[in-house]
Amino acid sequence: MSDLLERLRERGWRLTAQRRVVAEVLDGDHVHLTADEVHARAVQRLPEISRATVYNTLGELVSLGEVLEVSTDRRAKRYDPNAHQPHQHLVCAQCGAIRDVHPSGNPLADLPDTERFGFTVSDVEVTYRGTCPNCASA
Amino acid sequence: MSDLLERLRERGWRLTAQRRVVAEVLDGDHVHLTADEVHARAVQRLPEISRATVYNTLGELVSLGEVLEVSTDRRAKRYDPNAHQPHQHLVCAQCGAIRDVHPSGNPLADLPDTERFGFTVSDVEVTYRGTCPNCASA
DNA sequence: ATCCTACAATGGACTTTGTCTAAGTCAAGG
DNA sequence: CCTTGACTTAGACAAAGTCCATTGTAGGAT
Repeated sequence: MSDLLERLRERGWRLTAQRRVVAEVLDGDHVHLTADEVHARAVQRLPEISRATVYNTLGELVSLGEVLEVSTDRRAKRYDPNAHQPHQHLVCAQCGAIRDVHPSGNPLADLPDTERFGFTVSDVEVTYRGTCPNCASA
Repeated sequence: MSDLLERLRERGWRLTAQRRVVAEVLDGDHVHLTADEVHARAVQRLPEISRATVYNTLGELVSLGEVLEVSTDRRAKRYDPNAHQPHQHLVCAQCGAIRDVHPSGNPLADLPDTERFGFTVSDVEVTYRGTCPNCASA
């Protein structure tokens, strides 16, 4: 986390209170907040922070490769700070809970050349869907 | 296609001009239109069709399992009429072109029990990203 | 320590995507 | 060919996100 701020400073990022707060809010495991959720939490620490700034900062963090944008949900994009370890997502279809997961094997290798239509394939995104233990017992 | 209309009638669907037009617009291979694109094309055949009807009809087709909703793009949902053959998607990061693809292997099987967090996993959605031949040569 | 200035933040208007509703229309069975 | 409940319509509304002109400030320069 402070590593993150360190790394960003080295890349010429101007360190403002707003950016620090956004970075802090995103810290943790299995964190997948929407922009609005990030904003709501940021406001608790820095009441005057604006929505536009949160969007800008998230966008910058994504461009810098420090945060991933995921669309596990069909509504808002979510922001995943776990950008340095490849992983996929497991989503509860009922409550929307999200966990980072690490499938065995490499799904990229599962796409035969005959199925590539001349594309240069560089990335694959996998979303598992199901029911979480909480929702199953309810 | 006319099979589709047939099947829907059998399920008690009232067959209106609007619904027929939406179904026609969705016909074909590698078709992945957004709701707005479906509306734009539907209007060419039936000028008075409203946006709400297109949304309603697409929603019904999805509920009936005749069309899939996919979010390969981070903006609008896309509608895929190829619902009866399991497949995944390959997307060009530049131009947004989408192809249906059939990876070997079963990605569901690649998620070990230890990575399931007690979830009952029922479905998996895979999106490959890359550059299409057109964009690569440009 | 203070000044400068380019970069960042603000808030409000705007856009896109999608949903809802009240009123009008029509497919299809009787 | 009448009736009726399902379907469609237009437009208001909502949620998520972008844009822009203005104001503020981090951090190097003095």
